[in-house]
Amino acid sequence: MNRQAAGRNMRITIKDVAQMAGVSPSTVSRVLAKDPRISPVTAEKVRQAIQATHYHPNGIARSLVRKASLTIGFSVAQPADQAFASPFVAEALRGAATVAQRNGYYLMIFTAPTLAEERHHSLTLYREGRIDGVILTTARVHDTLLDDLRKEGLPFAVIGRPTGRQVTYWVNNDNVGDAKAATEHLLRLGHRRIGLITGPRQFVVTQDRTRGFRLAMEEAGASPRLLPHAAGPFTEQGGYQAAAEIIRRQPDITALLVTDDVMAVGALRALADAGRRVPEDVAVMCFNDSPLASAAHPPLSAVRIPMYELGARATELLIAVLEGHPPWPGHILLPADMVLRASTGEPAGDAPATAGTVTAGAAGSTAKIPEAAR
Amino acid sequence: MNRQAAGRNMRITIKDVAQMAGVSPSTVSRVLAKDPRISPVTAEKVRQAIQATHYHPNGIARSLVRKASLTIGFSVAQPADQAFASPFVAEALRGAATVAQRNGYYLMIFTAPTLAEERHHSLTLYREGRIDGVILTTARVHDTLLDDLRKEGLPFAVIGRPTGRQVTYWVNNDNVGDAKAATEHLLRLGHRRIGLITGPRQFVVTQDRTRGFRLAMEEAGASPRLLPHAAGPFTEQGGYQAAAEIIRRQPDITALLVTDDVMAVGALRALADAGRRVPEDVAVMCFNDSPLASAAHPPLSAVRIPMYELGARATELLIAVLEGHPPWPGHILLPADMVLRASTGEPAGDAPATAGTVTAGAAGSTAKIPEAAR
DNA sequence: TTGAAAGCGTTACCAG
DNA sequence: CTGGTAACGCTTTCAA
Repeated sequence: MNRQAAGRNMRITIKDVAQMAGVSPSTVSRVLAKDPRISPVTAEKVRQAIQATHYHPNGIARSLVRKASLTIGFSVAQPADQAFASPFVAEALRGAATVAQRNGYYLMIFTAPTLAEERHHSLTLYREGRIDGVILTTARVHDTLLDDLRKEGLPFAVIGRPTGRQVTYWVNNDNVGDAKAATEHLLRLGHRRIGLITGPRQFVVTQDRTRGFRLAMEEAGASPRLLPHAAGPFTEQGGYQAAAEIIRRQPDITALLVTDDVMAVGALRALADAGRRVPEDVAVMCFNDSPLASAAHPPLSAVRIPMYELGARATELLIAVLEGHPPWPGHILLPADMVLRASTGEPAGDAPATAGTVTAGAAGSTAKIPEAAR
Repeated sequence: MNRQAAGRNMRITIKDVAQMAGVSPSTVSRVLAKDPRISPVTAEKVRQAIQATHYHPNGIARSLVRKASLTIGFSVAQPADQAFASPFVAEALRGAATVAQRNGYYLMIFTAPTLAEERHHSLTLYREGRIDGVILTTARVHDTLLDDLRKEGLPFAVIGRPTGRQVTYWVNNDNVGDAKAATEHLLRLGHRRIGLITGPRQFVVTQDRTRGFRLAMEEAGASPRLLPHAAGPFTEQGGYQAAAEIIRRQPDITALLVTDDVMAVGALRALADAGRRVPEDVAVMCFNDSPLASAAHPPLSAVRIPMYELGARATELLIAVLEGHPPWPGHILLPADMVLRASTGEPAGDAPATAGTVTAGAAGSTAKIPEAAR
């Protein structure tokens, strides 16, 4: 209650400026809008008055008349207890914030533990006129969310690859190709019995990486029915249990592909607990490459997902849409690098002091994954 | 250009609802506000119309007349290249988002690489009426920012301990006491030659933790002039170099207190490169306890800073201020736990599968740090 | 080149 | 209990 009482004392308005400059509010507005048909001399007078009064146009009033909030929503669709625990979302958010700011947009974030809440918050914010569009950070497989947003006319961009045939703006890395490349690397190292550990199966990213893994394995002659695969939540715990399960079911695996680095840390612990040495007994390769990967023991080889870039590009897409220049094609595939470290028995893929700054091809320790064909 | 063209097609307004219900807009507004002196029958009619039309009040118009945006700004004051790299800010943000949402506030985030930008963005957003208050995530030692915000009447809350005698709303852990306790723990383990590694000295948090370290060391009889201390940026690289420097200057240290876990990972590498075993040759204790600490090798003992909680409580403080209930006292000190792991030669402070879930006192491996006297 | 006036969608005061 | 009306601060016709 009493929310407006918070002492927002009478601020300077366009009228004050107009009065001081001896012109009408319309004129001040035109100067602000850099209307060319304003005489240089009045424009100067107005500018002086603006300076003198420290005038700042009220953005809310502007938004009301322009019917645009200049604000982009950023949905963090993760269980409340681990929302930003994922370095992935935090980095994407940073990219989004940077691009939004650079283009004169504001960024409003909200968390949505469930799909229903994500829908509700997105739509409500939009209906209330508080956001012009929204960035979604998760693509699920049977996802009605996107259709609901479309139905309301809410512009959005997705980080990830939405399924379905509707035109959608999205940015992603080529998860199928990247997982295939990572698996092929393990194959090239001589591994044949490779286990797969993934996050929950309802995410598109899980399916895509699984598919890439299978493609590589089948091309290498593995029987599709025998591929060991365990799934779990995107947590260390989830990785631990998945790895334990695989070791139990297939004690003879010599390599593990883990589609998340947080999970990989858990997998490392499971291997240690099972008395397997990494990389001597079991090689481990993971995805994402947050700082966790290089800090782990042994340091984890990883497919480095350009998380910041994904957030940045998604925001660019959305802004283009909002400004009436819908981009074509509406989606972007970002290339990913592979960083090779000790967990696959290779030389450290890092520059001596900082993790994660080596670019593709440097010192033979990172490898560019070819951008997938469309 | 053409920002408003983004197809926000004529939405339903309060007038449409009023017409459909056969009442005046004022009445609809009153129903929305749950004004008690509205007849049940009209209220019902109005509610029906609202249902039928899927009406959602325009938040921008509301904000304009109420002179309150219901939006809280969240300033991420870190160099652009590492804004959320710090798990610290990401967690605090998560806490802030949760509390804001629960109280009907929106959260607008912005990044500010420099102090000047932080001031500029905060003030501009406020002057434009886009935010009602702001959460600051960094307290610097000679900080004119807070005074500037005060001068403009911008309500704010700080995560960290601002210096200066002005009344300020802030939340922090007791860094002096926590650093003292951590140091005392090392002393208790028998260490006498302990090195200190901190972030940049202009941060209050650096000064406080340094002070706690010195207090403990001096009480233990160490000469204040001989305490080895190296500072660097909050990065792995920074930690590496600081540790290397200390080892060079004081080759005989047996323990290291590092005031940040990202830096501690770098310090671990420096120690490894110097051929020192952890914990046998050098024990390492750090702060924060993000997932990095438990994934490191060896797992790092750490003072666990309640990052989520800090963000949550700061937001609660600010909301109380915004709603006209300025809390007393205006600051909160949150207790911190100590998690003991292998880097100080102790048993793992973690439950077998998940890191960081043990509470104080459990299994003798975590220790409650007594809440400091005011 | 400039001003007056009509909105944008709400809320809130003042009558009745 | 309810309606009319005047704001809130700005932009944008329409006239001049």
